[in-house]
Amino acid sequence: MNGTTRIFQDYLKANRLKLTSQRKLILDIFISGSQLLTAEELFRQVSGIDPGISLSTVYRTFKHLQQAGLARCVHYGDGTTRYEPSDGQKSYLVCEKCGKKIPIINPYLECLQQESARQEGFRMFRSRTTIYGLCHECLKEHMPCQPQDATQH
Amino acid sequence: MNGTTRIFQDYLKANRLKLTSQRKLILDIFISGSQLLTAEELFRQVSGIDPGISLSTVYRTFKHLQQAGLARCVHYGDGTTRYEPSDGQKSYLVCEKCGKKIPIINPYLECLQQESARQEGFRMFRSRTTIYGLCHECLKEHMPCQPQDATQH
DNA sequence: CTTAATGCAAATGATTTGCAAATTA
DNA sequence: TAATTTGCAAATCATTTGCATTAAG
Repeated sequence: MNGTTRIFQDYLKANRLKLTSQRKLILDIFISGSQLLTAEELFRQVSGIDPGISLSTVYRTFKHLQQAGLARCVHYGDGTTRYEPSDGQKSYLVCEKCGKKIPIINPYLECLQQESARQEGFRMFRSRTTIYGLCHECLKEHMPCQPQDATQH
Repeated sequence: MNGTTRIFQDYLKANRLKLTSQRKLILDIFISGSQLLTAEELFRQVSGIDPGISLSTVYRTFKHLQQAGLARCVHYGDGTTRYEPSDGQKSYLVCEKCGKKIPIINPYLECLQQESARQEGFRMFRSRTTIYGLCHECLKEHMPCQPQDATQH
């Protein structure tokens, strides 16, 4: 059992949800696929294996995958919406004075990066964001002047 | 008349489209607003001034604004779609295959970065975002096999 | 057994479109 | 005057939901 599957199972357990055969199948196809799928497309693939599964279930399962942080949906300009596994995005705050490095977690940030990549026809694998500035402590010592904007753009 | 308005007028002229009072009003409200609006929201604002304007016209005008490169629509996880003026910051998309480097523009990204920094007591001076992936062209060549996961995680 | 999940069909809600009337160049 | 745009209402289309039934823990 791979990591993703474990995460999903943990999520289900934590929320008193059940691991049905449908959910298992949808998850498997979702993570094993090499390209981004539309709900319909994934539904068709899933149907090839278990013809009984409904489109509603695909949609419902996707919601859980999203909540578990395993999937995100990406909207395209052509009107389609595709679901993709979420991948490793790392963001850091770096203090220019003391060099402190603080990892930040901001799903919205990740979402927007995805969105930006998508808008350029890009398929994003991972991203690095480094935010340079002054940390709280160094800020106190520095406050008198305002080192702003000079470095921007 | 500001730059945006001029661009829009040029776009209209270039495409033999007409500058109607509705389009003018929608453009004005769109560019003057301080926040991202839903089609509905913008429609409501516009209606406050010219109650005759229809929602269809708002949608149709948006398409033109997008084509003119003045607006882009951003889909949110909450299901709303908001239209935002395209201007502002630069981060980069980097294609891992061909090395292409594309500057991306997403004011929201910057906004969120500011926000993240603030939450940690950080004062943000500048940021560098690099999004790694495959560009549209390389994506096509790669599709047959699955370039996935290797770089993932 | 108890609770949650499923499939189906019907409902929703955002966006689009056909068309006759109105407006722009 | 010719061509485009508008508003309206109806049509789409992806996604969601209600409900009776089935399956998981």
